[in-house]
Amino acid sequence: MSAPDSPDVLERLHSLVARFHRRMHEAVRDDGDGIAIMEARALNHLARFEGSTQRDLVAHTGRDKAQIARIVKALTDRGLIECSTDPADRRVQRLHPTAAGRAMHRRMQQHRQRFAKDMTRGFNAEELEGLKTQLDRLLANVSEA
Amino acid sequence: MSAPDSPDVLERLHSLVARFHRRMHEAVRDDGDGIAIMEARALNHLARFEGSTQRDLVAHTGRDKAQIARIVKALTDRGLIECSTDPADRRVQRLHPTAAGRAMHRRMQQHRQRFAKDMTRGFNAEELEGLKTQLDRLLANVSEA
DNA sequence: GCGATTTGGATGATAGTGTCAACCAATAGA
DNA sequence: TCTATTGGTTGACACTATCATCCAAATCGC
Repeated sequence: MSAPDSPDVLERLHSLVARFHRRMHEAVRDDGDGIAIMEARALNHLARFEGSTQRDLVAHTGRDKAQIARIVKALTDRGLIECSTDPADRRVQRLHPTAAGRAMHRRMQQHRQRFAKDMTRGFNAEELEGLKTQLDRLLANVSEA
Repeated sequence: MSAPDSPDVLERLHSLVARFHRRMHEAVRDDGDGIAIMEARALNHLARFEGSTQRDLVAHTGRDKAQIARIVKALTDRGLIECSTDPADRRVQRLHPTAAGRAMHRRMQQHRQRFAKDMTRGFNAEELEGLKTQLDRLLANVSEA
């Protein structure tokens, strides 16, 4: 038979991401001013896509809307984001990071990129491209409809 | 300057593992007889390494020993594993899956391998080896001491 | 052997995460 | 207008993670 059934690739992926999570968790704990990890993630998204709504966060992260609502509340309570009701549809709230939120996001982004840089140490541009291509193939194989 | 700072690799890794988690979560929910995901993970380890102790699980998974103790208790309560105190050191408990535990592990393993196989669809053995090599390089870069 | 320390594990407490269900207000559609 | 849908809020609850404390068995130093 063929099918070199490789749980090993999965295992490696898992280990890599686990290390990343651990590192980000430390970063958030030591440098995040008491923020929770999911709050950091949501803030990251909001800094990248200004004016996102809770609905967008739900779609992007795949989390439950109840959880998103609580995270958004926590972030506003901390003064890291601001909600403004969309005049065109007064149900939706457009979310924007505040100056403090942007600063926090920048700090977290640095930790993230430091990890990425550590991880890809010794890879040249070509190798990186190749790796990304392979990962995209894997991703395409497990993307649902 | 060099350093094609690629958060992109990280993003892809993250997406892949997220999909895997989602799939395993479904599998455990639909086919796991009420087991929790961490219980499945622990059972997986115990089925691979018979006679492991809680201490081994802690070392292998990196989780807190309190959590491990609770998971072990849950698994024994479910009748999926059995604890036997090591006669040589009556503090340690050697853990073994029961027949039911082995059966459950086999079912979960199938889900896992199905995902791995889906994911690596279209990869030949050579490509897979290359991919693993690259992933190992990444892993080596972020392994602590 | 005997006290002090270490180790494997158990337990309580608390915070964060994930999910389901019910709910409200604004909107869109028939 | 009456109804269905949608964005968001809230309550409840299970699971995950972490810290601190505790216990008994084992080990170390003497």
